[in-house]
Amino acid sequence: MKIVFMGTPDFAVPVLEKLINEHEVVCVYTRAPKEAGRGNKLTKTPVHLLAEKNGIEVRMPKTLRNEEEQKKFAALQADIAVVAAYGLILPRAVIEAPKFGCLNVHASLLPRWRGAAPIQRSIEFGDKESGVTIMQIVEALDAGAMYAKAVVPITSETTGGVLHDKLAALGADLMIKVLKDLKSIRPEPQDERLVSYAAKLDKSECRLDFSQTAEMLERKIRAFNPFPAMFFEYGGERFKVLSAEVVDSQGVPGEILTGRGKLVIACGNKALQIRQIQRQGKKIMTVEELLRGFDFAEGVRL
RNA sequence: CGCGGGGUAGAGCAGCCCGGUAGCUCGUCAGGCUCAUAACCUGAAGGUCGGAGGUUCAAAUCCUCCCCCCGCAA
Repeated sequence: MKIVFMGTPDFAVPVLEKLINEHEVVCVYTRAPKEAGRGNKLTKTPVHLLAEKNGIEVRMPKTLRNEEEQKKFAALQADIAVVAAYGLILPRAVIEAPKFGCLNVHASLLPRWRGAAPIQRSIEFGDKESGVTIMQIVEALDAGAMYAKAVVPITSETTGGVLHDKLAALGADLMIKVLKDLKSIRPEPQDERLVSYAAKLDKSECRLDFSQTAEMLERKIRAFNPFPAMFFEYGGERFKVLSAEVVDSQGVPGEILTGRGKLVIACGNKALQIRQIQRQGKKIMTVEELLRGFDFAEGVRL
């Protein structure tokens, strides 16, 4: 099949890889390189780099809302468009241009967690399972009929990063399968009563608020590992917390209960024992490592 | 030229501003104590202080350039 691929971040890379291996990818749409990272260097998107490596034409329109871009898209005469975390809204003219329309891979078990950050939200809110859904793209956000789903359990050790990678790989496999069986699958509409939305991640929710329960904070820490990472401040420095466990100690919320040998901080109920930590400017390390050369004063409130 | 922190023994850090014998916590090794231990005591090994130049009687420390790691902001 002649396929147009539209995607941007790492999550979209495994899908594109599989498509390149098994189908004819005639063109790749992605976001334009942007200033990113230290020095604000122009950085191409992961999808852009992969497409370039394979000699595929890369297009990066600012919007698809004008007729000229829509004509250029239609001129590709694709059988189908595969979309994975592209970052642009597709107008009707684009959705309807390919012979079989547009398929999207979404990192949740729809209709739960439509929207921007399904992976992190599913962990944050204590879901027992997550997964990927292949669906038809329609004009409403993540609301199209579903072709296939694959489920992944969420355990007490599942981090956002791990789940992201699993779902990306799983989504790629599932997309290939759906393309193979496209004509025989009857897509199933989403049950609107079960819809929930995954708000995009915001830096302001990354500061550890120790008045919340230890369980809630532990899930956030796990969901936001490795990115954007929960943190607290101590001595004017920022400490990212990558991993922690709930322990039974009690204290004033935010109080450092133990600062030697291990790091235990009181929460709204119970307490958190920090496992992995990153001092600003330093690498991620275990708390034990950090505490060999750094002291947290017990009794201080964070 | 977006802002900033860092590279010192196997690990984590201090020392740098105000040049003058390389320190701390832990680990390792040996011995001791102990019913025993991640405990305690004694002792030991382990470092071209990221690299290259420069200044100086003398550089981890001051100056220049380079390499590598990370935080913030986007």
